[in-house]
Amino acid sequence: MAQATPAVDKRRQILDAAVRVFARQGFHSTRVSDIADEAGVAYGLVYHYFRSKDQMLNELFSERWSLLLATIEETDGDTPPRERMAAVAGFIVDSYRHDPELMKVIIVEVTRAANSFGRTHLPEIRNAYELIAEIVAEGQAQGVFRDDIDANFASLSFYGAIEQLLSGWIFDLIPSGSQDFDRAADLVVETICGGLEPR
Amino acid sequence: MAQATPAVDKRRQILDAAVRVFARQGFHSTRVSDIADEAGVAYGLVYHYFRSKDQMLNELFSERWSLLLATIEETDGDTPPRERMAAVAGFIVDSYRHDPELMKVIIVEVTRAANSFGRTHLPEIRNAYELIAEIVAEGQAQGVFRDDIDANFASLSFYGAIEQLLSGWIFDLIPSGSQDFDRAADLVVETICGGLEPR
DNA sequence: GGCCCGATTGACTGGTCAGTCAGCCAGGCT
DNA sequence: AGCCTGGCTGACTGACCAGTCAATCGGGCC
Repeated sequence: MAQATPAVDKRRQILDAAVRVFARQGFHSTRVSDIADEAGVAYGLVYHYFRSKDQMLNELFSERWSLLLATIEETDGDTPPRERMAAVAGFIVDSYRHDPELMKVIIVEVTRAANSFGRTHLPEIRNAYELIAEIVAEGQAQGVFRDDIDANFASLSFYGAIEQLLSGWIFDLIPSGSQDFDRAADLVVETICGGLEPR
Repeated sequence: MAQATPAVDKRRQILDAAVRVFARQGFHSTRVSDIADEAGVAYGLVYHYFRSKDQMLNELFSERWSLLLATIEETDGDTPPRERMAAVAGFIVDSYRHDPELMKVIIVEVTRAANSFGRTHLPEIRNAYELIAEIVAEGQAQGVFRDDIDANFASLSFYGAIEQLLSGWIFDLIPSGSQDFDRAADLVVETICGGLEPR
């Protein structure tokens, strides 16, 4: 069998198992032994690849969040602000569609747990809010968004609305068929921007 | 000294101490002994008044959440939907202004922890979303809100936006002076309703 | 005084886990 | 063959803490 790769595969295998178990039981009530069992691997091997249980969650979060940050930054400055907001909302919704368990873990255990675990990641989280606020500010400068609503306020409202939608799906508060996903991002943008655009 | 009341006082005293400690350290990392110390009371007394650590958090949440539900329900059906939304937003913002520690605990440990602790309270939480959705639906029926945005979606976006603002205050992501509180509720309503109202 | 009873105390127990560690095994190299 | 290395194993330990309980306190009442 291939000799250089199995180590890498095992690491990923453990991380993937961790996502499933964290999503199912929540971070605090998963034992490291649950992760090892789910991955079909010995208890000690987890500590061969990861320094601690926390590090696994850290890594899962940072991996995905950096993609979000990149997405926000990458949208071209010449693109209309409204489209840039739609790109952000679309990325988040697609992330959920593609891997709901991972997004559940990120939102429930990190983003919405700023008091315990998320504290470590506050700077990264704050960074996303600021980048979104910049998009809003740009829209205000261009005159396509009204400027009597503070950009930081608008940014938080926008992000909060999206995250709440995901929470609704995660906890089965609203239906989550694929056509719901398709419309979701547009609806949020429509709701928020409609209120931001001057009439 | 008064003989019938001290028991009641002690109970309240413990509950108040719990709020402070939960807010400071988070539910999971507060030991029952921390609460007892903060309340200036013996460890065992906590268990004289409460069945468990969980029960304290349950009680804190339900106490406040039932007030929110009452507020949403009480707004008169003849009041314009937009004003009713403003009343809801106002109540939440005022709750925070009046007792930020309690609101921090409720949001961080219950409302945004639906995977662990909030699970127990999902029905109550869902109830609030539904009542808000009814206000939106009423607005749509009256023709003052556009009806191409699903009422449940709008409800989640609205609530999500407010909660995110509180989170912003809680974690010092945005300034929280008293004039910020004054404007916050109006801004959220303005943002969301502006997008909901037909042009 | 003597009894009763609820409030109050805090030492102790039982159970749970995160993280450690001593060693095993397989396959490559000499 | 014999050695070495690093992935891999899982029993074990040390710390932590929720919840228990036997004992004490104090005030009302006879």
